[in-house]
Amino acid sequence: MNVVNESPRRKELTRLAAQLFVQEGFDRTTVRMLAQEMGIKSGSLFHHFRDKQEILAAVIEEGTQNALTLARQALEECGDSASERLHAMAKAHLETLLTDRNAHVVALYEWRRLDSAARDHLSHLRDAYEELWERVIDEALADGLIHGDRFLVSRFVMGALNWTVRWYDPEGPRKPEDLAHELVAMITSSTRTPPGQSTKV
Amino acid sequence: MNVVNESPRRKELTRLAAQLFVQEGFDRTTVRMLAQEMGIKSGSLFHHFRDKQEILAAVIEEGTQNALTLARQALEECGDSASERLHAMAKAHLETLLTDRNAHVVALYEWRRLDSAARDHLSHLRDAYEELWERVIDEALADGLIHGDRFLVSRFVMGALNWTVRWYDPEGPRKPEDLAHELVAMITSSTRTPPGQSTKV
DNA sequence: GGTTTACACTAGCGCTTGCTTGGTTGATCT
DNA sequence: AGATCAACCAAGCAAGCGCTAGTGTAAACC
Repeated sequence: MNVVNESPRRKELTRLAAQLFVQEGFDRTTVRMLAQEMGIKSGSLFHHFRDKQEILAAVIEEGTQNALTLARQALEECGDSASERLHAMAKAHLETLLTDRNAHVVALYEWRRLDSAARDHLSHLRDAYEELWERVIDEALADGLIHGDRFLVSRFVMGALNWTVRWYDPEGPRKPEDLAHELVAMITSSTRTPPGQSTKV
Repeated sequence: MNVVNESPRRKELTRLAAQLFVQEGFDRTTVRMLAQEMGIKSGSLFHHFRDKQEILAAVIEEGTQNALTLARQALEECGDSASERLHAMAKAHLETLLTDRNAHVVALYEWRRLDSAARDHLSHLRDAYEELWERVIDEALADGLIHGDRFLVSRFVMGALNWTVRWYDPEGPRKPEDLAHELVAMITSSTRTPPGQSTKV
């Protein structure tokens, strides 16, 4: 049969596939389109990937792996305070969403197209990433920086961040750093608020 | 040719289509599957809808229209304070996400599958809905209830809310009302915070 | 110098897809 | 009693799908 391990050529093909999957969606992207984009014929594609599913899995794995690495790195390099760590995570998340945009959009939109084997493997990766978030959220809660239900807060934050792929314009004036700052400011209590001005809910 | 206006049968078919689109995704749902779910043969389907695209458009239109109606109603019925209006919008959003879950999941995931004509029409509906949100956010900003960039805050909030379709379990202990309350608490400054306890960022 | 390996090609199989065509049925209206 | 009409069905077409089989070829290895 064919090779299935990590070759440099395969990585490049994965990058191109991600782009097409974003443009057309996984189901609408045919192996012939993929092959043409890669400058080969459709038959040759199956030398690099066992089947179409495996291309999808490769795209998502690449993106998730990068996000995990970047987040760990960001946490190591930042300060110890809960607010700094929260900010570092948000910034890292937005930056990876920007640089690996295609892979992440695919991960968000086409996750359900994975077969169960690939989904099992990749959900472990994703869980590891989400664990990082929950730990940082826990610290922020313990520190009194934010309040509320641990589960809900982390879901809300992840939602706000992931939703950015829908509207964020990399060419615009706002940088990932700005978004991260604004988000942290929004969820941390009483930023710039005069102490007396409290509102009842 | 065939009928394309609003018949009661068509509405029922739209509801069933929404369910299948969620289960399988638009592209993977074949007209034969749709027909079988509806208890008819695949050919008969095209008596009710011009083509497959039109079924998708019908599903999304139904969901968005309901969301808009519900949100307007909620705003009319609630109190005048910015916090009450914010809470009412969040609650209405989550409730429609729950009751019309299928239609909304389809709208979120399969929007790109719409042809440009349908997308034009439906984006007006969606814009009308998002305008409601931005107005309420503006009021909350003017009131000092929340702080930050108007554009960013509304995007973050929409993201947090829409993301709920990914993890929210209607059978669980948390009700839409609870989620709405928690979200509003999270983004409004200094809820339950002793006035002195402020943290610098 | 012969064998292996990586990568590409051509050709096409078997199947599914969205959609069309032409016709039947039973209820409703005049 | 005749006409109309919505709703459905059986049959199938043309196109496109993922994937396979078998082959060619140039570089790498022993």
